[in-house]
Amino acid sequence: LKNKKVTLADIAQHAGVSKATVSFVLNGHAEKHRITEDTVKKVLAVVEQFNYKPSLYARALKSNRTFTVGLVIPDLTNMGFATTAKYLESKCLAAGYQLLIASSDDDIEKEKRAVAALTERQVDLMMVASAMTDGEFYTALNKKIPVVLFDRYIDDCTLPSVITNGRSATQTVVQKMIGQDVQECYFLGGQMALSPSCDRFEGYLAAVKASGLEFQQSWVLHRDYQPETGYQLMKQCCEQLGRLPQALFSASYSILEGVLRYLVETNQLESNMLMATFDNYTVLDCLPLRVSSIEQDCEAIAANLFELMQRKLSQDSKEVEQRVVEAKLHFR
Amino acid sequence: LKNKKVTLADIAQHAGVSKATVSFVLNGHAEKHRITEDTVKKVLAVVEQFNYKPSLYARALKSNRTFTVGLVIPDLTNMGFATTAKYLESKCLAAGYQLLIASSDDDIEKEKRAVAALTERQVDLMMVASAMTDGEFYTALNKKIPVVLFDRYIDDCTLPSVITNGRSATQTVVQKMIGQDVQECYFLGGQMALSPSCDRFEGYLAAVKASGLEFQQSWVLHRDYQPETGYQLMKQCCEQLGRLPQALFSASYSILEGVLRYLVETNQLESNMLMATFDNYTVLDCLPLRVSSIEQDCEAIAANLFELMQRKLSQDSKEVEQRVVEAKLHFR
DNA sequence: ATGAAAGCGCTAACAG
DNA sequence: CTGTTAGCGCTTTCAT
Repeated sequence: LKNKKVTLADIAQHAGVSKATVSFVLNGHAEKHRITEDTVKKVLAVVEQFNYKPSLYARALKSNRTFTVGLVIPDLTNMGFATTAKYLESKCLAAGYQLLIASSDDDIEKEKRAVAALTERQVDLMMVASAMTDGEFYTALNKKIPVVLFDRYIDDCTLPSVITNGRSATQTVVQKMIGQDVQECYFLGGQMALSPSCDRFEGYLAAVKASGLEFQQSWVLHRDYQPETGYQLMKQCCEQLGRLPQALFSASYSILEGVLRYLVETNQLESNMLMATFDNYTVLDCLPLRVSSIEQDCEAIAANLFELMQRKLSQDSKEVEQRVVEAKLHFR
Repeated sequence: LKNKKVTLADIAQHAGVSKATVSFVLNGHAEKHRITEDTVKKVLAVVEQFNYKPSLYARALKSNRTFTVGLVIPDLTNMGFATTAKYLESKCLAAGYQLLIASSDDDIEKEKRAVAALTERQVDLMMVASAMTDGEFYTALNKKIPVVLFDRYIDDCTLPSVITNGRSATQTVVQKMIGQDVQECYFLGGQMALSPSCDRFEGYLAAVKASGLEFQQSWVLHRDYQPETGYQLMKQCCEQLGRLPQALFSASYSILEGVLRYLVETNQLESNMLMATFDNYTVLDCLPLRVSSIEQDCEAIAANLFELMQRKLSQDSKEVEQRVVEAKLHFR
């Protein structure tokens, strides 16, 4: 570690060649310019010796590529998004990209601000789990830089995307839970404006119908994804029935937490209510009751996002791929 | 959104002034250069009209400031780090900084690679929750760019830092748990090489001694922070005793998960064993047993980190501040 | 009070 | 095969 930063010019001088030659060698254009093997070796040796790292900022200024990608997510403390971010970060690092993460809190204004900040940083590509219900914004953005959506889809939006098969996964799990001898099955959920919520609800509905139950609108309770809401909805459900429901699907782990707290407080944790939830946490293996769960395959989501990203960044392929990742089901 | 990027030169031309003038106005040096109020207004109007955003890359190239800060953490999926990152990100955004997050998995080689990647990106400052036991590396790095350590401290390392009072918090909670009528108290922990582990152990030890118990080495079981390890250690503990321990402190939530699974499997969840753990999760309110917990104040940690960061970035203050953040205790 | 001009470190025509 | 050169968009000194 020297005091002064070594530059391309230093390397060129010490290798006894011109800056262009060094640049070509370093960017893999040696072949194309028929640089002698000797020269290449000499340059690389000097680069090595000085532990030279080209300035990404100078490069970006000239070439308009920053080797930077944006990731906009609702919440970094949500396990699913954190996991996806982690896998992505690791893949990006290996590929020489830096991931710039920004949170939106599922607030459209904050989301726009986050996107603006990342755009100002000239990210080469933007990955977004958006709370928007209209594709216009990102379709426009996509004209300037490639956009890849994930986790949420936006109706009528033809951008590349990666999402989980929330609908069919939910249907499978709920259907299995209902089995034969259940006459009712409640649904506790969050904001229905978000596409994953709809998917989960549709899956639940399909399961209810496929099981031959006569669906009741009163089985569906929803507001947002706060644990406190889960508690309230569960309370409401029980008061409405005068007892626990026979079966219950919770649309997220946070809601389940509220449900559990209600059960603990009313001392009904040992009941034989059937339960299933979206999201999977280790602690579900540590509870006295069995709760089946649906785990998003974040590693696969990250892998798919990364692949789409690579593709968009190398060839400017016009093709729009929309990928669906299978969730992992845990029957308990 | 135009097709071509607008530059300083465009603004200058349209405002009928020179690039320098625009630059001065935009950087708040208008006063210093006695630019007419009229000129300032005219420039700002044009900037507004064209929605001009200066290129951070060009600026960085010239000024060697990237308005970027690095955050190296062990694991983005660890709730504490995710929470800290989230608060930091939000503060940085508001201050015009971009947070670059990198994970180390508590692997020293990966940590070095992460730091190298961020250094190459010319971050203006580096914040690190390091797994290293030697301060040399970061002391050296600090000669090039300011370093702020957090969550972990490194012996004999005089860099600015922010940590939680894990020792005293643990002592308080364990002491309260032990109360009067307990003859033993186990400690289940992870890698003792990490400073938080030591803190927690020391706090536990102090509590045991302060409670007048005769400390037994056999009460201490530790390996790493995997839930599976928690299960194994708990099993070992019970087999060793032939029964559940009277009291137990778990050094992390992940270990607690293992403990809970053991209790569920052996059908002892309803026992009256006393328990406390480091880390606080909502689900602790939803369990049939009472587990006291210690919650890191991630918001305060982030706020302190941000403050130290601001300070280092504005005046190059030589002063080294080491801050301690109080944990929040949850008695259950 | 404002402008001209010299780079920051790199890329990629274009010459030779 | 290799070197020369003209910028990328901005900051800042120095002149006016």
